[in-house]
Amino acid sequence: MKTIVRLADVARHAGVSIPTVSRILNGVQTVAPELKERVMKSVEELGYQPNRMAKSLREQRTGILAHLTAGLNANFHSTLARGVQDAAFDLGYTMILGSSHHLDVAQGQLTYAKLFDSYRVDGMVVVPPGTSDPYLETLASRIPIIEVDRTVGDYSRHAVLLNNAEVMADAVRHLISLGHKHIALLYGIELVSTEVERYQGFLHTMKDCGVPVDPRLLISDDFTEEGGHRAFQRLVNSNLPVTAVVVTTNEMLAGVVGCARQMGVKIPDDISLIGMDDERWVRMMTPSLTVMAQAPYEMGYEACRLLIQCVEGQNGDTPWQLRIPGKLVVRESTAPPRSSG
Amino acid sequence: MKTIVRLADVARHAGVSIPTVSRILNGVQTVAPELKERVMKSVEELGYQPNRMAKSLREQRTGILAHLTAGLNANFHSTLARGVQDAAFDLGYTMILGSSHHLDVAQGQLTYAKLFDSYRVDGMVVVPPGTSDPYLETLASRIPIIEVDRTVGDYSRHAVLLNNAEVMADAVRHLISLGHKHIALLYGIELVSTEVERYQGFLHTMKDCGVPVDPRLLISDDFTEEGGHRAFQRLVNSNLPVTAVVVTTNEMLAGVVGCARQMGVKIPDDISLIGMDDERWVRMMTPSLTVMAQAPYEMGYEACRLLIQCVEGQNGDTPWQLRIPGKLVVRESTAPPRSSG
DNA sequence: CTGAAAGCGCTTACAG
DNA sequence: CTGAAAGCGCTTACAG
Repeated sequence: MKTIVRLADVARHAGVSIPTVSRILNGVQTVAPELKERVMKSVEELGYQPNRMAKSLREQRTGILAHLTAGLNANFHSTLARGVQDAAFDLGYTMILGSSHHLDVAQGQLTYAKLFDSYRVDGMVVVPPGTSDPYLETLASRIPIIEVDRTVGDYSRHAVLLNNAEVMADAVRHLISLGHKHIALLYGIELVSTEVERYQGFLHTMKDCGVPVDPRLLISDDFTEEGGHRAFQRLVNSNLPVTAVVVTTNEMLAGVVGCARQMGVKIPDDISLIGMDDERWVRMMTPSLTVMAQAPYEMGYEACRLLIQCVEGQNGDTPWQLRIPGKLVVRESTAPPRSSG
Repeated sequence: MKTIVRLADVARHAGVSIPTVSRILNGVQTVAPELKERVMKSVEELGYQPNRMAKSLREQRTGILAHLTAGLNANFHSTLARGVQDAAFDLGYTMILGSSHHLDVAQGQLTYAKLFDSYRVDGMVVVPPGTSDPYLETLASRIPIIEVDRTVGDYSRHAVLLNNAEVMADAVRHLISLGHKHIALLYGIELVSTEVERYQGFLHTMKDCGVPVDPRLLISDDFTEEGGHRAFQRLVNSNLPVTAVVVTTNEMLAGVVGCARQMGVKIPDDISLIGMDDERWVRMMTPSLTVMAQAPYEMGYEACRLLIQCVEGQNGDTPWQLRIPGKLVVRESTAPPRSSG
């Protein structure tokens, strides 16, 4: 175990005082060139690496940003995390990650928030769980917090979100232009902002296009694969006339596809299908699926970039929301309804 | 912006000295119960959260572990990261994550390693890039480093790896038991330990089973989807007799499937296929694919757990390798060869 | 059992 | 332009 080299070691080696080395390394104040050269050589020779802990303690800022996410298992969230991470790196920060793996996501996030707060992170990008949290609200009065993907309560005044209404409108219009009139919506049962916005976007666009909505075709269940399975099963068993289905989440989408296969429902022959998130399985499947593609990497990157602006004192005060556009990717799972073909 | 509460504030509020509060909070030494109660009440009331930076500086340990990964884009790596993360959390540590997004992965990792070193992390779990790195080698003499997924050079003496030879043997024996004799291997061109072990496992098992290997059926290309596509295309165009293919990576597998569709090669009718990694797309595809399933979460969790043991002074000195077993998951993409059917 | 003092490795006023 | 001193918020010998 080699002992680690400190500022004092460099100073002694170069024959100058500690503050001088510090000033040179941080590029603050003018310093005699010959000293600078001598010091830099010592730094090089000794392989000096400044201690960020000490620096942080003294400067009252750590250069660490926390990212609280709902779970790295979903591709969407891990890609988003990659965006956060890359932005942090590109702008000279370090990211610390918390994804709760316990049953209670909100509880897990709270624990992580406290932990990261004790490290005095400079700011946080958080994918908020279902309910608003008092601790986070207090925290938000001390450090900048940006919400991403969804928003909840009002502890943070800043958020980076998908343009849910718009991409849902594209999906619905696509189906209507194919001739569909009996369109079902399968959505998550929890009242998170994404679901609310997608739900309302659906209704709004249907109305705009003059297509009546049968409320029995609006079916909600858990956010999971099983939830999607159940929802689709209920839809089919209802025997209501339906020629197209829109599903608001990728997890549920997988359940819908599985259920359709199991029940012998042919896509798109019997029912057209539009899902969420452009993941590999969606492209590899037969038929490949038409989806509302989000841009999770960009969402994460932008959220972190804007967080850093807040940390560094810009655009901090007035609340804002940034909407990242989604994109409808048309593939094989949508076609004109059979009756009109 | 509320000002943050320090140990001194708690001490004043409770009418005791700073060290007393510290001792109570850390549960070190015996303290008069009445003082303890008073202090705990003050802690509660003021919402005191210890400053981990200061604590770290003083204690010369940070409680932070770094995880250097090759890229969160691949599902395998993000699941592995989740394992590392959860283990860190469960055992009272915090994880800091570095995944290089630039062209040169090795260079990116180096930058991250230096950055994390400056935060004085207590240890690292790293998925090493292709080549061994001198900086990491030096670092490994100061703090414990565990390699995971693959191993390279010898800067670290500890590694958690898939039992590549065994799972490959299962795959090959499965094909042979179905009656296949002309089996191709499509593998990554870089000489990382995983590829070497899988390649050798393939050859070894074939020999063991007395099935001759045609060296023209051993085809390597890039680790990417495109690489897999090209490799399979070359295989088919060669017109060599071949009834089954084993692919060593998930990315290449996707390319193989795409190419097979494009060229009209039916799976498993024309060719049986075994791939790597049990991901959703592999299950959702038709035909669903037989794969060698890794256990990335467990690999990450174990690597981190063992790292922490090293950090805390146990099992640090003698080198070791932990092999995590894989599992062959048989699905629809493997069947007896047509000639024997 | 409790407190006064020193120190972890830095940075930043303060003198000169 | 450079150095001696103070201090960031903790913990841990050292006295008593």
